[in-house]
Amino acid sequence: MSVQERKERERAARERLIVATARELAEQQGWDAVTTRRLAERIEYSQPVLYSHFRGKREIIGAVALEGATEMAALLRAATRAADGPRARVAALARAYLDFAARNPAVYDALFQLDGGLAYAQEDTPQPLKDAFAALLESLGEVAGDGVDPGLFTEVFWASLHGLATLTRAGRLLPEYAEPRVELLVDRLAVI
Amino acid sequence: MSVQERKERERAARERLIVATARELAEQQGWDAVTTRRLAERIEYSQPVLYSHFRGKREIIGAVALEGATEMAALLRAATRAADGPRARVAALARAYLDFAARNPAVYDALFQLDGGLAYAQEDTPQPLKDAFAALLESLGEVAGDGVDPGLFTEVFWASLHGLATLTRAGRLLPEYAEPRVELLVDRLAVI
DNA sequence: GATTCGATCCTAGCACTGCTAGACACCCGA
DNA sequence: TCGGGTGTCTAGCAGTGCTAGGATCGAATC
Repeated sequence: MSVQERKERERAARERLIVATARELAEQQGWDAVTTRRLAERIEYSQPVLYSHFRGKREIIGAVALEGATEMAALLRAATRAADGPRARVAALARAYLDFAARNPAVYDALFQLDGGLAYAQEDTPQPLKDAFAALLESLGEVAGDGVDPGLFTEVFWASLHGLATLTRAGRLLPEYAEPRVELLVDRLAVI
Repeated sequence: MSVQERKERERAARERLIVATARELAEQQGWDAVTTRRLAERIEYSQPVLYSHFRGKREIIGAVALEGATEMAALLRAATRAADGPRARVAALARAYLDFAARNPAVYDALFQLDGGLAYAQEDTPQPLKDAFAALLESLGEVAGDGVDPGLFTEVFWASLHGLATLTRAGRLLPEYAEPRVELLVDRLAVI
């Protein structure tokens, strides 16, 4: 038994190595540079090994996305915990979200831009994704306003953040407006 | 002279054919299906012909994007013209924008999701792009509110629309909330 | 401790991608 | 009618994701 357990441990370790390496490579040189050959070379195994862990490149992206979702949820909760009052919590949430997107562009892409083969807003949505949305809902629900569904409000606020995150990174918005944009969004959308 | 003019006319026609075919193919089967081989086959020329018109695939995407920007600007202006009052104009604008994104997903991708090699929010930004932003600015500027820069407000409102458009199409938002999301966004962001 | 057998991994290759060099053919102007 | 130049195509390069098949290594058995 012990031998098999060791093998399973090693296998799990290698799987983590693949995901971590893919993420690192993507952050360094973009997802286009994450080819199966380069990835295999970096983990010092041959290509087919990747396919014994994942169905294909898409599933590797999905794995990075799930890892990112867990991190993001934790960061959002930490940011809101450190803030006092609904207004401050929402502002902290917004900044933490945009900060995460800016610091981890490849992970953000894996989550929301690329096809990682994950289901969203459905029954079979993976737990980390549900939890990340829950982290948003926790702080945003309290400022949705009377008669407005918290889920609906969260979707709208999230979409706005997502738009800001992606358009900012694509260089489609003026850099000097970054902070006022957040202020405006929070002031207008949230009902304090 | 006449011969050369005819040749230039034919060349221009073929260029339009390339862009139209690329767009059609992208709308039918997604941008992944728009390969240089397939595109060449559809226009009944060989691959290298594409490269006598465009530097590469990226420039073809860019051409589709510019065409889309012009259309979008016209649609947005038509929608706002038909509405009475600032509130109705903004709501019409939002619906027209999301409608365009939903009806022309490939064009929308070319504009805001893919790399078409175009400059944004800069000096050398192509006119159609500047004009599309101007179309947004025209209706949104009047509801920015006192002391709020119209450009800043437009960026935020646009980002929200963009977020809704992309997340909706990626199946990341609940379909049944589509209309209330727009209502909420307009009610909260716009100062009427 | 030798041997068999199965899991594990790698080499090689497929069909495809964007892009390009060089040969060919055709058409215009003389 | 003929030469020259423009325009187009064939063929090929390096790279992509993915996979079939054989080789190798190590664990369990006799």
